[in-house]
Amino acid sequence: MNINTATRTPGRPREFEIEAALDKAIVVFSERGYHAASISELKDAMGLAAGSLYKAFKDKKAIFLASFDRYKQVRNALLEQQLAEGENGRDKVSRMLRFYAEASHGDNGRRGCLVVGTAIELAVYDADAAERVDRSMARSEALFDSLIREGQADGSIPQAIDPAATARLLLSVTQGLRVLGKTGPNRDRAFSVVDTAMKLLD
Amino acid sequence: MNINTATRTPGRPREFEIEAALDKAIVVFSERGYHAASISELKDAMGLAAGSLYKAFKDKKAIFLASFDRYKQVRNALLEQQLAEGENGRDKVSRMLRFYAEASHGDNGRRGCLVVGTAIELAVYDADAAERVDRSMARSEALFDSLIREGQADGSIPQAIDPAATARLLLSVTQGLRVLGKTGPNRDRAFSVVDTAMKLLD
DNA sequence: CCTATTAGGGAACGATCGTTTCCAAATTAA
DNA sequence: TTAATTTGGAAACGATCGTTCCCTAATAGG
Repeated sequence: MNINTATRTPGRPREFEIEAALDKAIVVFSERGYHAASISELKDAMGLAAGSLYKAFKDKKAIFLASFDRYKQVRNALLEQQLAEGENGRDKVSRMLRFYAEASHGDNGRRGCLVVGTAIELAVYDADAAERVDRSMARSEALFDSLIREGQADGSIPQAIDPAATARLLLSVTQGLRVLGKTGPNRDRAFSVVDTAMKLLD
Repeated sequence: MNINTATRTPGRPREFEIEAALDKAIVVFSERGYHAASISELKDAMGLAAGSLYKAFKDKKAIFLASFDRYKQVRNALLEQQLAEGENGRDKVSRMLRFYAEASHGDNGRRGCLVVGTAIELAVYDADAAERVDRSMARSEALFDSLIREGQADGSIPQAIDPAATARLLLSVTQGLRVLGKTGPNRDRAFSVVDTAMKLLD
């Protein structure tokens, strides 16, 4: 008998952790892209047999969407952690930009962003992918907008700034950084973009 | 006997124009991406049999690289045309940004940019693709830089602006616009980004 | 205990991939 | 005219793709 009876389902229990497997899949999908990432590569990276993979996920697209959702969850948590340490609105905007710059150089940069990859490779002809990309972009844009307003309320950002328009520009900058990061500019060049973008808030 | 004997090679002459065929391939590669674009789709779009395709190009990658080069050639010519009509440095920077904004909404936006697509899907593990992406990005950055300096020389852009840093930022903005354009924001939102970016030159 | 159910894992499947082969057609050079 | 060469086009190739099947193992419920 099992202590956790209430949450257990009949049948043999799964021997691997879904989220740990998805973390491996995220790496493969990020650096190879959706189409170039084969089931063979995925099962090797995730440490599973093809049969087990298809019992946990309906098909390749389901593996991808689950990876995307996991990626967003992890990245959002890390970002919120960074923002929580911000002193005021302006500092939080700077921290958010630096969060993207940090991810846009070196190995992380070359690995790439799953959101950008999905937008480029999948969103045009897959509605599920497009919806997730749209939601992610809208969320980032809204976050920039609210941080700018917060800065205007606490006096760290001038009232003359247009929050909505500036949020859209900063969103463009972050997505652009992710593209440039794929061919790996060095750290200084990525952060130079952040410094220059912050001048918009003077 | 043929008037053009000097330029003719022995054997049956090619019955289609390479550049016209590449223009069709560009559309397929742009909206599907490299891996999702099958030879079957390409030959249909280009109006060729598989055999003919492989006599004109070594392999799929060669078709892609030729499409990329053709794409860059066409886009560069269009951009230079736009820039030639600019009144001063500042106006030329604005025109360049608007050139990208125009390509980043509606059907053109959804079709996407071959440079961005190559950076995301191919550059990480294909040296030929990476080199072309790097060259394209470096060229755009250098162009922004020179246009800003031109503006500083003709008085349309303040001396306090840092040309190199600002050029890097504007490059990020344009590449970001291309990403956002894949899920199709409307025209006004794309151009709002241009207007806000231009404030960096005040 | 037995039955139902689910997971692990590898073999096998049809489909499609990129590519090559083959033959007829069209051209140049001699 | 003949030989050499190249293209057009369709059929065929092996490889790999995503997916399913099948058998064994492990669990819950009765």
